[in-house]
Amino acid sequence: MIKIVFFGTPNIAVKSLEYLHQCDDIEVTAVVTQPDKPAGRGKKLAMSPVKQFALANNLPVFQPKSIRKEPEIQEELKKLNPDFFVTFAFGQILSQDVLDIPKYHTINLHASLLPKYRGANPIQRAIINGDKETGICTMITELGLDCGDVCLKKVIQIPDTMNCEQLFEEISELSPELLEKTLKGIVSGTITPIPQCEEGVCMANKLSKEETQINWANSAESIHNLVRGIYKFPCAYFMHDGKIIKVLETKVSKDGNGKPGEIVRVTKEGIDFGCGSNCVTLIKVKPEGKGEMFARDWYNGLKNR
RNA sequence: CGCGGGUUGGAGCAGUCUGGUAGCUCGUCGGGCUCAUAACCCGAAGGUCGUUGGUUCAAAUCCAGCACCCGCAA
Repeated sequence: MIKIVFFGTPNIAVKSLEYLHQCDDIEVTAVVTQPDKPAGRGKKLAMSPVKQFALANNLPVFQPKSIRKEPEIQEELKKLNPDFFVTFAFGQILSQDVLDIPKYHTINLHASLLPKYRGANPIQRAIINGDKETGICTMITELGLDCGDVCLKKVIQIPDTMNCEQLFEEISELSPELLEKTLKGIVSGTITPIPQCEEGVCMANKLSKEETQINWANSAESIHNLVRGIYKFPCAYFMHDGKIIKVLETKVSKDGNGKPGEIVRVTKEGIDFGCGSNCVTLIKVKPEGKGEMFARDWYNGLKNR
């Protein structure tokens, strides 16, 4: 029996927790997640998806504000005598004190092909940059950010119509098995973690507000990549009549061109906007205060066009 | 009680301030033009204006309550 403590917060980690929890030879002895935070309209306290799962399955839950500054919780975790800590989108930096607790290692699952895209937003960054493939890695957590030795990895193809929601979903599906193999492989000694190549290191920084606003001077491809890379959240947008118009779905249209930001034509499919090169067709948008709609419908309702 | 927008034929909107015949851009259906069309022309169907109550001769419009959707911020 392998005893683990699972560290995770958002939705993408839930399937992995669920899978490890139901494995016969793995025991999830506790779950560590971010504290409940005010969220949504009305600022009500919200539990993380991982916490919700843990509660529903009677797993002990710890919610430190900062795990490395709370020795009491570290003591509690030590008492569980874990073989591994497993982290997946936990959202806090661990300290050496914490890393020293488990018998073997702390295993982190990172959603990129390390050393590429270390950091906060590897999934979105891969799409925004127009990568044709990305992947997931399990690694031995060390003090630096996503810099530990890599245990296992799996490559995932990115079709040029895929958005980050679909990629999230795929990663969510593929991660549990990779984690299981990693844990068992380390215990049985069949896995040799490999240090990351120092060349090719790059960071996936958080998205700034400016980055999520569409710059019509960019190429149609790069606008399309931005839109699908941050689909739904935080979502690419542009301003129209002082209102935020979020863009949910686009495609690159090869023929036609126009001044950046100007409407070239409207077809049944959507609205073609001029940009740096080619045209970008807006298919689905979400105006401020409104629901998701076809770009064509939004155009139909505009008074001055 | 964090701030704000919204609910009107199948879709997206205007009309609400200043109460008095249900409007616009589309879609659908029928007809026409055309070699042809997603283009153009003609015509038709389709709405108890989110819900409940109040004011009024008269409410989509004014007042009050309720429900649902969404943007910001976190």
